[in-house]
Amino acid sequence: MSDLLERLRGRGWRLTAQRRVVAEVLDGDHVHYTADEVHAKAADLLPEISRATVYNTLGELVSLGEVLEVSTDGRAKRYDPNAHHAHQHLVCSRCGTIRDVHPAGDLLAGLPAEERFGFQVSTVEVTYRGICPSCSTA
Amino acid sequence: MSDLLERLRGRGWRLTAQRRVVAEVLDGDHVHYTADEVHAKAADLLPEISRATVYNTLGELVSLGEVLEVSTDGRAKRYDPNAHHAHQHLVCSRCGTIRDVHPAGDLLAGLPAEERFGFQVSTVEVTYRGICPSCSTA
DNA sequence: ATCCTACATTGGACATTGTCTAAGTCAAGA
DNA sequence: TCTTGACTTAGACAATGTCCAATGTAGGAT
Repeated sequence: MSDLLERLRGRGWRLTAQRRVVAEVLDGDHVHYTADEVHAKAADLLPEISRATVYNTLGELVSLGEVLEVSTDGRAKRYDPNAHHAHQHLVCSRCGTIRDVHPAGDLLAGLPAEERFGFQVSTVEVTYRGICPSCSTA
Repeated sequence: MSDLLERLRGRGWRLTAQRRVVAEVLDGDHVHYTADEVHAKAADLLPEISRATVYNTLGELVSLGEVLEVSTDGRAKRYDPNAHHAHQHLVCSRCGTIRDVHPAGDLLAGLPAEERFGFQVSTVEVTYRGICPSCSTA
């Protein structure tokens, strides 16, 4: 994660205590926290940090592509610090296991021009669902 | 959509003016509205309808499987009345508008066997993202 | 080392989206 | 038509996120 801080400084970021703490929280665990969870954990390390700063910092990290914003359930967004590879998911409908997968071909090409309704289409997210090996034998 | 009203009556629903109006609003097939948009359009037809009733009715339609709840960004959920036909979604990254689209080809075929990790893959959900015509000119 | 200043932070007001409840209303069967 | 329990309503409340003016400060300039 000091890599991250280096990259950010290279992009002209000021390295404030608050930003360091947010980066540290995101680096700590494999769980994807909500903004308020990040704020709570950051406040353990730097009690006076404000919610606004956490939101700002997360938003900046997202727009720099350092962190992925995930919104699965219409409630709070969650932040995924492992944002550095293409992101499709294979989900087990029975047990919920998630794997990252890499589909072949250009997924965007699957949408014909006459189905684009004037949109400038730029990205595509795919979730495959099925039954994983453990669940299909159990 | 009168089909829908018939089905609902068959399930023991009371056919109130409010529910009729919500069903009527949902009976367009291209854009998916947020709950508040449904409320606004319903209020054009029945001015005294309350937000709570719209939320209640949408929630009931979702749990009956008549309408799909779609949450593509962390903002308002949208309601897709087209729950009985396979389709994918095209989302405006700026304003959140959702359209149904129908990609060409077999989307499942895009996932090679060696990327299936032993799963019996059965369905695929695709969300295309881009900028809609209104947002790209504004 | 100190000073400047543009950028960062803060706290709190505000906005959006959704939930809940108590009291009044009404659809539909008897 | 009468009754009754389901439905609707208004508005308070909750959760999440955004915005702003005032204040603080990182890091280059001197």
